[in-house]
Parts: sequence; C-alpha cells; structure tokens
Amino acid sequence: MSVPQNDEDPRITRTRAVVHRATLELLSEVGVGGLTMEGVAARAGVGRSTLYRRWADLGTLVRDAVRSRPGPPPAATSGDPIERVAQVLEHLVAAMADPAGFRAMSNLALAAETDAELATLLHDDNAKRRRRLIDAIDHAIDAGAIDQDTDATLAAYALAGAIVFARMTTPTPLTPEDVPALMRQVIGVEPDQPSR
Amino acid sequence: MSVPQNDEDPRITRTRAVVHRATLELLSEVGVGGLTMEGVAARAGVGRSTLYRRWADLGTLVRDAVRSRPGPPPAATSGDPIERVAQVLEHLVAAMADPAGFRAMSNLALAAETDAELATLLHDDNAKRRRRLIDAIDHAIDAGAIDQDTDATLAAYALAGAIVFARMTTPTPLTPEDVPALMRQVIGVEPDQPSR
DNA sequence: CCACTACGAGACACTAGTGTATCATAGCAA
DNA sequence: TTGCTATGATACACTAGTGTCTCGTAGTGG
Repeated sequence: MSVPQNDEDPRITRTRAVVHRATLELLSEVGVGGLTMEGVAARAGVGRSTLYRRWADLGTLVRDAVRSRPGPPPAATSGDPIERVAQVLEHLVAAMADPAGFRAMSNLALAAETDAELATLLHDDNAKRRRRLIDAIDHAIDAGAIDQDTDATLAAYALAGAIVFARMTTPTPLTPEDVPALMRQVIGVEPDQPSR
Repeated sequence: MSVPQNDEDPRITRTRAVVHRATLELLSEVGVGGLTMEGVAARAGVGRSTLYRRWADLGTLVRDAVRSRPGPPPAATSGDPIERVAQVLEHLVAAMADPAGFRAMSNLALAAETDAELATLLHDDNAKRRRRLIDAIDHAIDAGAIDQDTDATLAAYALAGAIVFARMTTPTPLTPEDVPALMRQVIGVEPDQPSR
C-alpha cells in the first residue's frame, strides 16, 4: 500500500524516518498538547523549514507518524493455545511497563478524541493488535482448552483491560507473574508452566 | 481534614471554587499540556493576578483542583450483591460515555506520570473508587453468590479495565447492556434483571 | 562532472503565555 | 460608617512557538 519507493531521493527517505521517529518520541514525552513543530525539528535534528515543507501542521504530522509505525508481528499459529494467550498478555504487560509505551497509548487515545481521522487510524491499528489476542482465545476455544461459552471479544477486553487499567490507576501495575491468575479469573484456566 | 472554614472571606471561597472548576474543565478539554494559567483565569472569569496570588504554578493548581473533587458516594450495603456489582459497573460505563469523564481520567493518569505528588493523590482517589467495586465483589463472595475462589482485586481490574479499555481503543465502547455478559465472563454470573 | 533538488540556517512579523508589579475598587466585617 | 483586604485590570519585559520567506550548500543521479 504505502511501500517506500526505492527510486526516492534517499535524503527524503531519511528525513521522513527521523521526523517520524522524533514525533513519536516526543508524543510519548510531552504529550499531544506539548508537541510543537519546533520541538520535533530540534529532536529530529532537522530544519524547521523542512518540516513545514512536507507537513502542513501538527495533525498531519502526527497522523503520518502513526501510520509509519510497524504493525504487530503475526500471531503464532502453533503451540499450546493457553500458552499463546499468556504470551500475548505478557507482551502487553511489558509494553505497559515501558513508560514510553504507556504514554504513547494514552496520548494517542486522547488525541483521537479530537481528531476523527487519527481516531480511524488508531482504531484500525488497535483492532489489528487486539486480533492477536482474540485469535489466540478463539483458538483455545476451538481446541477445547477453555469454556465453549467464552465470549472471546469480552474476554480480550477484560484481560487486556485489566493490565492497562492497573497501569493507569495504581502504583502497582500487573507483572508477568500476575498473568496466570488473571487468566484463571477471566477465562478459567492458567498456563501450566511459566513461558520461559 | 480540609474542611472549608466558615469564618473564611466568602470571596476567597468563591474564587477557589470557580478556579477549581475551571481547572478541571479545561483539563478535560485541552489536556495537561494545553492547560495555561491564562486559560484557567479566563474560563473561571477571574483575574490573572488572583491566580498567581494563590497558586505558584500549574502543578500546584492542578493538584489542588484534584484534591477538591468530591469522593465517590459510599457503596450501598444492602440489596442483591450481584446487582450491586452491576450498578458500579454501569456507573463506570456512564462515566466513560461522557467525553469529559474519559478525558479527565486519561489526562490525569498522564499527568501523574511526571508529577509524583499528583500520582499519590490520584492513586489514593482511584483506590477509594475501586474499593466500591472490590467491596461489592467481596460481598458477593461472602454471600456465596459467586465462586469462593474469586480474586476480587483481579476481577475488579478485569471488569473495570474492560470498560475503560474498550473506550480507549475502539470506536464502540461498552454499553450498560454489555455489563451482564461482561460479568458472566469475568465472575461467572450475571444479574437476573436489568437494574431499572 | 554537472544540473538538480532537498536541505539547514536564519530573518521576519506575529501571537500566546509567563511572572511580576501597581493601583483603583468592590465587598466584607466590625 | 469605616477600615481592611481580596480582587480585576492593566502594564511590563520576556520567552516560546508560528508560518512564511530567502539563500547558500551539500548530496544525488545521470
């Protein structure tokens, strides 16, 4: 779809890359309201004129940077289905443990509140990431590993939500060690063994 | 603790009230990074000098405004325990349906990332609100209405988290109608009847 | 090697907000 | 009524960022 063209001037490619990177970094650090063209230019080590040349305003820049983020890795299709669920959740725990990860998520969710185009982008992206978890749960249902009556979507909201919610509202976010108990509470099973 | 003194000059009382209100409103609208002394003064209909006279900077002002928020209403202690859980969750669904509610929560969580004192305030406040849900779940456990092995804290994270997570990451937040299915998934039971 | 072009630097006028200071006034309490 | 005081308005010098512009230069591809 938006495959970078190989015949493109490498200066343009490089500029886009460093600017996208700087934008996402600053978004995590100073938030949507704190983001400035000047700040992005400085962080990217790029002239202000270059920024204005390619991006009309901050909204455009942020949307473009978000679009540039790599998608989630494809879900594994083999292995113990329960273990697969655990792995996705442990990945989320790790992402929330990183301040940049948590701040990026929160700031983007907030920015989406007032930018419909960004909202669409994020909802699509979030759906892709969420699908890994839902697929893993569906797989566990099909394999008979968890209750056939499980609502995979609601279970995914509850599992992922618990991790995000604890990070947002408490000083003690969930750890990888909490994942088995969480799974037991929400989907009635827990992995037999730690994942490593 | 911080009971307003009755012998206080009513002008001071009024100023504090309108400024706190304006601060919380703007926090929801423009976010932490977008908050300015000037903006708060204008919204509150108060002179800029008055603001600087009583609050040294934005951080102090925000913390003071957060402290002024009313705490959660005390939890009901009677009625069907399952129904009580449902009511708390429906209340959260309603709070998240209000853009100001969702934005306030997210913005404050983000502000807490870089303001340790505010973080303490919020964690205490969040703990109070969360306790209503945990207490309701504990009560249901004691009453034998749900599984004795239920982890009330994790279940509360999962239930509340699902609602917040859906609001944050999808265009289709959970509705009051989703609450029974959510409860069924996480704690294995659902209320017999809608709560009204 | 050379024309092309993306770039950085910097000037420019402008807006918004900061933090301090001064002063007249309106509201309060005795 | 009268003294006290919290307030609003307004001025000030300052900083940060905006959006547009021009120009010299360095990197690119033929």
